[in-house]
Amino acid sequence: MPELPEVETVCKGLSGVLEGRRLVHVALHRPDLRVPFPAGFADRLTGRMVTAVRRRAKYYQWLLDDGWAVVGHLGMSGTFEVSPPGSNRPPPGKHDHVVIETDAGAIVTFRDPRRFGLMTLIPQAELETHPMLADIGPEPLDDVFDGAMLVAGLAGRRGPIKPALLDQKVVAGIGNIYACEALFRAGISPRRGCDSITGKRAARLVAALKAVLCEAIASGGSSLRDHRTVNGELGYFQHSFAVYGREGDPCPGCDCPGGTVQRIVQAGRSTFFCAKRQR
DNA sequence: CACGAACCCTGGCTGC
DNA sequence: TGCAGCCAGGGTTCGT
Repeated sequence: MPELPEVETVCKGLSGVLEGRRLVHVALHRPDLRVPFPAGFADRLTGRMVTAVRRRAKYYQWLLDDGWAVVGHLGMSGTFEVSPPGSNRPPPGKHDHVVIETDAGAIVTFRDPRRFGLMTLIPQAELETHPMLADIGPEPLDDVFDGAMLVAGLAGRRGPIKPALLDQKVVAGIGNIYACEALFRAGISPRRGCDSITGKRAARLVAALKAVLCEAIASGGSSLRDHRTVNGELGYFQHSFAVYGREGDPCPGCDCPGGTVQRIVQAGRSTFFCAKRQR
């Protein structure tokens, strides 16, 4: 379930390995993930230098020195494993689809058992306009993203707020987990109509989104160091969630004794919430 | 246009 | 123990 914080953590980890480095060997172990790799993908990467590693929504972007960018998505189960220079090179596993070696001798492996991920090449000049990225909404951690911007993004919607938060056009990078967690933090029912998310309620939801994302990034960043000393895997981490996956547990909110986390299905997705605390 | 459902895929879990 | 069946979910596509 890589969402914005997990992708951010992956980018931070990869920036230290890739930025300023030249890719000296690239191996593809299959022709496609969710979509085919571009023609000549491995050859086009080989010899290129990565000038910057960035994130937009749930996509990572590696800017290359030839004006192109590797743009990728972790899908459901995508992870990167980093083998530092000089370490034993692990034999590629069944789901190790892309293996890249840098001129420093590091090995970066993209692993994705369910193959919902993708990796492609886009000209840097088209990163804002390419169909894959053009319609994505504001970054939730941008200072300019506030209640008014959320309200604007929800304009015209009549359905419940929770599925709307999963729409990348409304706000970028939110997935099922952090949508649930932010609504819980804000005390807002996932069933509340988008048209009632206004004013202070919208501001509260925005503040909750920023808080849960920032805490997850901080947690991912700290567990990253521990993790890398073990096997260097960059992916997503076990956070302790207040409501996600906790159906039947007592509500962790202190001001609603007797509340229980319940699970409902909205737009085909599980929603976890406390009906007492969230209105 | 907005929204929901099906679909892609495999590992892990449940229940017989 | 083994196996069928279901579930997880991000994004795309299709139908309403």
